[in-house]
Amino acid sequence: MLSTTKERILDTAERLFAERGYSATSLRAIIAAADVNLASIHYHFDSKEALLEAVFLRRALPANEERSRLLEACERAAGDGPPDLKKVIEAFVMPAFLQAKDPARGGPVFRRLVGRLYAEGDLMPRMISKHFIPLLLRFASALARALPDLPQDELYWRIHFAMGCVSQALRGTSGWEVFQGALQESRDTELMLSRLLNFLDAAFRAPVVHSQVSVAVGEDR
Amino acid sequence: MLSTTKERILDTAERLFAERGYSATSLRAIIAAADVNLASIHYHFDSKEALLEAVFLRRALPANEERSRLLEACERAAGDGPPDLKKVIEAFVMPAFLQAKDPARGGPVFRRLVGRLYAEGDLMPRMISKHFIPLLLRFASALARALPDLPQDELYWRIHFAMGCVSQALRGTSGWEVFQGALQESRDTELMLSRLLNFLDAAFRAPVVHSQVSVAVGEDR
DNA sequence: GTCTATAACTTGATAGAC
DNA sequence: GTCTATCAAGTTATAGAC
Repeated sequence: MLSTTKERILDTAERLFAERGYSATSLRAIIAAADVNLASIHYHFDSKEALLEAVFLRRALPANEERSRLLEACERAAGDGPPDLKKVIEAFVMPAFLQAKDPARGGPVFRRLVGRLYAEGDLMPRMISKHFIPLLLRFASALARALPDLPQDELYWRIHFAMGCVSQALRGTSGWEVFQGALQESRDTELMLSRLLNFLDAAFRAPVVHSQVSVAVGEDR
Repeated sequence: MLSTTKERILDTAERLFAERGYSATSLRAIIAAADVNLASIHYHFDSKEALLEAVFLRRALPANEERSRLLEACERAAGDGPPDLKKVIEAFVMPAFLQAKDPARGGPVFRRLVGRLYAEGDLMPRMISKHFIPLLLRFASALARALPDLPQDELYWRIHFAMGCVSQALRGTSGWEVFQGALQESRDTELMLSRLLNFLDAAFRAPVVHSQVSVAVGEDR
């Protein structure tokens, strides 16, 4: 056994949290899968919630540093002009997918965890507000410069929608077997990323026209 | 007390599942908030999971019927030609938001529940495959006709991404207080819907160009 | 239909020996 | 650092009186 107890706990917790969610994963399920003692979890990480935070930060902090570096490169390349929209989006999205291709950084497991945490409890928002929001604001600012004609509230809504796309892309295609072989996430990470960037680039550039919503679905039901 | 026990259980479970998630919500939390007896849950709904299904189907079935009707109206209006893309998207998205504005149909609560269930466990996928997939395939077919030049696998990926947007929009903006007042979901449901439709319309129409992903982030780390 | 009582089990956490 | 043993509380579910 090459890995330490602490690492085995982190790896196993990451996997199970990603597969089943935080609440649905008991510490006992983790110790069974990791083949460690129950008390060792409380020794290395005080509580279940602290374990989740450790699991999360282990991957998220390096990824955010990478995002930060890529964003700086975008801005340097643009000089005084507005940065390139697609490059900015890419700087945000890429690290998660690069990570997903690298077994040493959790492979596709962590990616799914993030997608899941997004919708579960308020755990994610709390961690986000500590480690994620400053970076997000920097990206928002870069996007605003890349799209100088877009009103601010419209931009913020689009960022909100876009985060949903990214989260969905991260979560993966499990449960979408409807579309048979068409969605193959195992191979072709680059192609998927390229599709996502196209999709978001066009979406952010959408004209701002607020026609009346047209439906007359009427009545009640 | 105007509502029946059964209805009170459904309403309360809907709210708590939406707020805390399925796993994190105990039956005892529900009975306490609904002021009913624990056994009554098992009398009216056999199990916790069956309760979730009842909560879900109560709103989802009518919404899906509405989607179906709206889609038919799109197709009738188009005659033999391709249906209007934005109208098709609207037919899919609208019912959830109309529902969210109508207290009698759960108001914004159910909307949030759907957004959340998406990422939690495999509960949603299982229910989807029973009640949602046939409808989804009909929409996919309508989208394919609205975008005749789009390759099928590209279309499926875009649907996948778009579901993420919709899910995020449904989930609401809680946790996004970063953007201060700019995202106000309480009022202006129509405006938000209009923004979402613009966003998705442009995204679905994005040109299909698969440039090499440009980054050279290199090395390892 | 609604209640009490309780069975049968799982949960996160801790004390204390080694 | 790692273990066993155990606590106190919480969990879903059910039996049976009314």
